[in-house]
Amino acid sequence: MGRKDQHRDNIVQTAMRLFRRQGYAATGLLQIVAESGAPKGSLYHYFPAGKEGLAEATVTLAGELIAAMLQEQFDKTRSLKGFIEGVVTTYGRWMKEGKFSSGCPIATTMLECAPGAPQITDAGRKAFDHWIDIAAAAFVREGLSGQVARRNAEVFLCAIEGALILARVRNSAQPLKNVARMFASGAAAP
Amino acid sequence: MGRKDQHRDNIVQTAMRLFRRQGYAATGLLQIVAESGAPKGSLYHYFPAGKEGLAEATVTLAGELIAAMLQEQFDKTRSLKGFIEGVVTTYGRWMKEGKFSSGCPIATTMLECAPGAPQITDAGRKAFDHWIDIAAAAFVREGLSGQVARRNAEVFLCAIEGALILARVRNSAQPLKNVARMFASGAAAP
Amino acid sequence: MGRKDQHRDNIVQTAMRLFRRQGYAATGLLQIVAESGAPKGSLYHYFPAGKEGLAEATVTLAGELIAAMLQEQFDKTRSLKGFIEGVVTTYGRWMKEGKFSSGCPIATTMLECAPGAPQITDAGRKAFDHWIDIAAAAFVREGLSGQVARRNAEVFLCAIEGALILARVRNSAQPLKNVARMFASGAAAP
Amino acid sequence: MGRKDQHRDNIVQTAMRLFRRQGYAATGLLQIVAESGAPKGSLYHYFPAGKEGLAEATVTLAGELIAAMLQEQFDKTRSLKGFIEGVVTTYGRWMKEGKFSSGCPIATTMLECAPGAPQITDAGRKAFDHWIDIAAAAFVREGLSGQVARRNAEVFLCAIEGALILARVRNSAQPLKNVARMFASGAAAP
DNA sequence: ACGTGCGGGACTACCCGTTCCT
DNA sequence: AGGAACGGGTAGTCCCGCACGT
Repeated sequence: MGRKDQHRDNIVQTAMRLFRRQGYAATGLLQIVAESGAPKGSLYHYFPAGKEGLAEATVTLAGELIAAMLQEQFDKTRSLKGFIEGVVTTYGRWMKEGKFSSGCPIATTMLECAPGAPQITDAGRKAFDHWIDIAAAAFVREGLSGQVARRNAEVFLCAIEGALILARVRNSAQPLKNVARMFASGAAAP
Repeated sequence: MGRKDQHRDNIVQTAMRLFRRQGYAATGLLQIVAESGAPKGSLYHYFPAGKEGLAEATVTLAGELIAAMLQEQFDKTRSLKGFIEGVVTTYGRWMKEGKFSSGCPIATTMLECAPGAPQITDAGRKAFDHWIDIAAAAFVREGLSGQVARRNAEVFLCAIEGALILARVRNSAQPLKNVARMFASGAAAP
Repeated sequence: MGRKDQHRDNIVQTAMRLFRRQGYAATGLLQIVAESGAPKGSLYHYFPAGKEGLAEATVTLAGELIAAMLQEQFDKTRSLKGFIEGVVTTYGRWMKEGKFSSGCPIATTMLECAPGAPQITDAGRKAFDHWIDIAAAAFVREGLSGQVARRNAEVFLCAIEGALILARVRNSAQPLKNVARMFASGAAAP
Repeated sequence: MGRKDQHRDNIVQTAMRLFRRQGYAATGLLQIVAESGAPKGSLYHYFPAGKEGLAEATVTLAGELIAAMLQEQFDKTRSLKGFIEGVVTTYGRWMKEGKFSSGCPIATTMLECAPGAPQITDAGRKAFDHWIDIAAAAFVREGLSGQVARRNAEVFLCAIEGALILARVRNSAQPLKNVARMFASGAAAP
C-alpha cells in the first residue's frame, strides 16, 4: 500500500482544491489531471463514474478533513468558548492563506450539484452531520442537553458557512469573528 | 420605457432562476434565451459584457428582491421575534415551493465567481450590505445599539445563508427553523 | 442563395465521401470539417442534430446522386440491356476511380446505423425506393407489367449492392460485370 | 483443447454478434469482454494483434458458419429450387430472429475495414469464395457447366447480400423472397 | 502460460460564449 | 436588433502497453 494510489490521492486533493476555488462546473477534468500530475487515463480508471464520482470523493475527503480539524479543536480545548474560537480562528487562517478565494470545501459543490446528483448530495449530508456531531459534543461538554446541543451546533455551523461566503465577498475574516463573538458569549437557543 | 425592455427583464429573471437552481457555470446562455423567449441576438445587445454582465444584473436584481422581502417583514412586524420568524418563514416557503432546489439567489453565483469576476462580487457585497442594513434596523428597534445590532444582523443573515445550504442538502426546512429559534429567543452577541 | 451555404454543402459532400470509404463510426466530425475546409463551429450550426443529422443529409444526397445517374442512363438508352450495362459500367468506373475503396454511398451507413437511428434508416429507405422506381421504369419499357418490373428492379439493385461489396473485397469490377451479364440477358423473375 | 479456450471462443462469438449488429468501429473491446464474460486481460493474450486480429477471427468464424448452413441446405435438397428456397428461408428466419438488426455477419466488417486492414479483407474474400463454391455446386447439380454455375452462384449470393441490406432498412424479409423467386425460377446468366 | 491493475494519450461528439455582418 | 458563423473547450472513453502477481 501507500505509493500505489498516490495518483488517485493527488487527483482527489487537486479536485477538492479546484472545486473549492472555482466551483464544480467551472473546473475541467483536464485541468485537474494537469495540476495533479496524474495521467489522464488514471482518472477514468479510478473514477469510472466520471466527474460526479470524483466530486463525491472530494466531498467525502473534505468532510473528513474538516471533521479532523473540529475534533482536534475539541480535544485541545476544554471550554465551549475555546472550541468556538479555535474553530473560527482556524477557518480564518485558512481563508487568509487562500487569499479569501477558497471557502467551505463542500458548500460550492453542494449548491451546484443538488439536486441533480443525489450521490454527491448524500456525501455532503453525511459530512455535515458528522461535523454537527463533533460540534455538539462541545456544547454538551458545556452542560447542554443532547438535543439542545445539537441544535446549537447546527446553527453555529450554519453561521460559519454563511460567514465563509461573506468573507469571500468582503475579502475579510471579520464575518467569522462576529460569529465567534456571538456563540462564544454563551448565546444559545433553548 | 415599459414594453421595450421586456425582453431584457425576461432574460434577467430567467437567468436568476437558472443560476439559483443550477449554478452560474452550468447554465448556458442558450438555455437562458430559450426559456426566456427572447431572441438570441438580444442577449449581447442588452448585456454587451456577456455572461458576466448578465450575472451582475441577476445579483443586483436578487439583492433588491430579498431587500424588499426583508423590508416588508420589518414593516409588518413590531418585534424582533416577529421579524425573524417572518423572514425565516418566508425563506422556508420559498424553499418548499422550489422543492429545495433553489436556495439563496446569489450565494451560488458568489461562490462560483469570486474572485475571478470583481464586478459580480461587488454587486453581491452591495446586496449583502443592504440586507444587513434592513435586518439591523429590526435589532435597533429592539433596543440594541447600532454597532451591536449590525453585528447581530450580520450573524443572523450568515446563519440563514448556511441554513439555506443545509436545507437543500437535507430536503428540509428544519435548519431554517432552528436558526429562527435561536435568534428569536433573544440570543445576541455583546 | 448560392455562396451562402457553401460550407454546408462542403461538409455534406466531404462526409458522404468519408462515410463511404471509412464508414460512419470510424469517421470523426473533426476529420470532416478539416477536409471540408469549413470552420468547426459550422457543423453544429448546420446540423443541430449532430452526427446523425449529418448522416441523414449524406444519405439523402447520395440517394439523389445515384437517382440522377440511374435516370441519366434510363434517358440515354432505349433498351433494358443498354440501361443495365450503362448502370453497371458507371458503377464499375466509379469503383475503379476510387481504387475499390468506395462502394455504395449509403450501404455502409445503413448497416452501421440501423436500427439505432431511425431517421437515417428512413432516409435510406426513401433512397432505395427511388432507385427501384427508376430502374423499374426500364423493365416496364421492356414490356413487363408494373409489379413484375418492380420486383426485378429490386433484385437487380440488390445484386448490384452485393456486387459492390464483393468488388471491394476482390479489388475487381468483375462481380459487377457478372450481374450485368445475368440481368441484361433477359433473365427475369415471374 | 476444450475448456481451455472457452474464453477465446466466447470472445469471438460475442464479437461476431456485436460487429454484425453495431458494426466494427462502433463496438468497443470493453463491451466485448464485458458481454463475453471473459477477463479483460485475456483479449490481448488470445489476440495479440488487437481489435483487427479479433475481427479477422470473427470473419473466419462467420465464414464457416454460413458455409455450414449452405452445405446443409445443399445436402438436404435435391434441386436448385429447393436449395435456393432453403437458403433464403434460413436467412429470412435469422433476420426475423434478430429483429432485422443483424444482417450478413461479415458484410459490415468488410465495408468498414477495406481497404485499411488487408488481413480482414483476405479472410472475407476466402469466406465469400467458399460460399460461392458451395452454391455453385447446386447450380452444377442442375446441369450448368462449372464456369456458368460459378457465375450464377456469385450473382445469387450478391443478390442475397443486397437483399440483407434492404431487409434491414425495410424491416422485412420480402427482399429476400424476391431474390428467391427470381433464382428459383430458373433465371440464369449465359 | 495466463490474467490484472494501472497508465497513457488521443480522439470522440457535443456545445458553449462570443463576434461578425446583415 | 438579430440570425449566422466561429473556434475553442467540455466530459467521456477508446484502444492499447507495460509491469506485476500468480
